[in-house]
Amino acid sequence: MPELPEVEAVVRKVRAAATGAMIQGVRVLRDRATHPQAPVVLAESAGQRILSVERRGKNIVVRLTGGLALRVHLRMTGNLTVIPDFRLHAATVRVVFELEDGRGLVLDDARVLGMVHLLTEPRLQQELSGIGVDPLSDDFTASFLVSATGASRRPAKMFLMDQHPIAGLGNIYVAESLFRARIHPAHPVNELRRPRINALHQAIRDVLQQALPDAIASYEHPGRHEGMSYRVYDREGLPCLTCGSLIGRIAQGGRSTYYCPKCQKEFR
DNA sequence: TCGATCCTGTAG
DNA sequence: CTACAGGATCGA
Repeated sequence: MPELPEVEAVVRKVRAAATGAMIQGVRVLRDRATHPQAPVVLAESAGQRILSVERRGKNIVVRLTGGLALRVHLRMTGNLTVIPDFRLHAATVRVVFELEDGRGLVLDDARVLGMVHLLTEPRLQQELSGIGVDPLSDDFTASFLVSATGASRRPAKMFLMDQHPIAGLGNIYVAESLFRARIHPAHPVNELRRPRINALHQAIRDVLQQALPDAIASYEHPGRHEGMSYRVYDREGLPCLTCGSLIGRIAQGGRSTYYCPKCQKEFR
């Protein structure tokens, strides 16, 4: 589920539900979910109160009293939610923070690729130091993109997937952004000229901003809602919504990239 | 910079 | 059964 809009939706929901809550105890049901940290480390969060919930790229930071913080990453299938009764949780829940009022803050993750760590403030800063600019922040400008791409010959898709320069994009929204900017996913970023950079910058903002309300809605009303549909992502073999050509799929870094072979030429 | 790897679930 | 999945890290 989680790219920037989905993580933002999770953060807003957990923030509203759990800020101020007291953690009474912790249960790690699957050790892998705290790896490489020992599960017992999380026990130190017992007796602490939740001060705030924030997003840094695709990371979730839950600040606690006592100078501590939880760093949560959802990876592919994770979800962080507050449930009414910490004793009644889904089978795929990996970590349970038992709240004083009986509710539970839980990491639910079928694939167990997600993780939660308990860190001191300095350690947290250290771990998040490499995280790039948030594409919805004011710091994300076309000029920033120019300097960030710099002399890198990396394919556009790879550059956008890398969380160091820009933090929060993933496989879906990278595909959507490149499609809107009409940039071929394999095109080296250092060859993009200012008009393409401008288009890419705008495309990223548009794609994320349009996805956010949908993400919030689907977390607000779980259950009935058809899956989101995209302009290119997961549309291999279907007609391009712009030109009618068949959407193609290539592999980059072991992941699928969807694109329109006609709209997204080797563009400068 | 690429490929393997961490896991489990689901679709074909 | 195989292929693939909205992510990231690690070692070669």
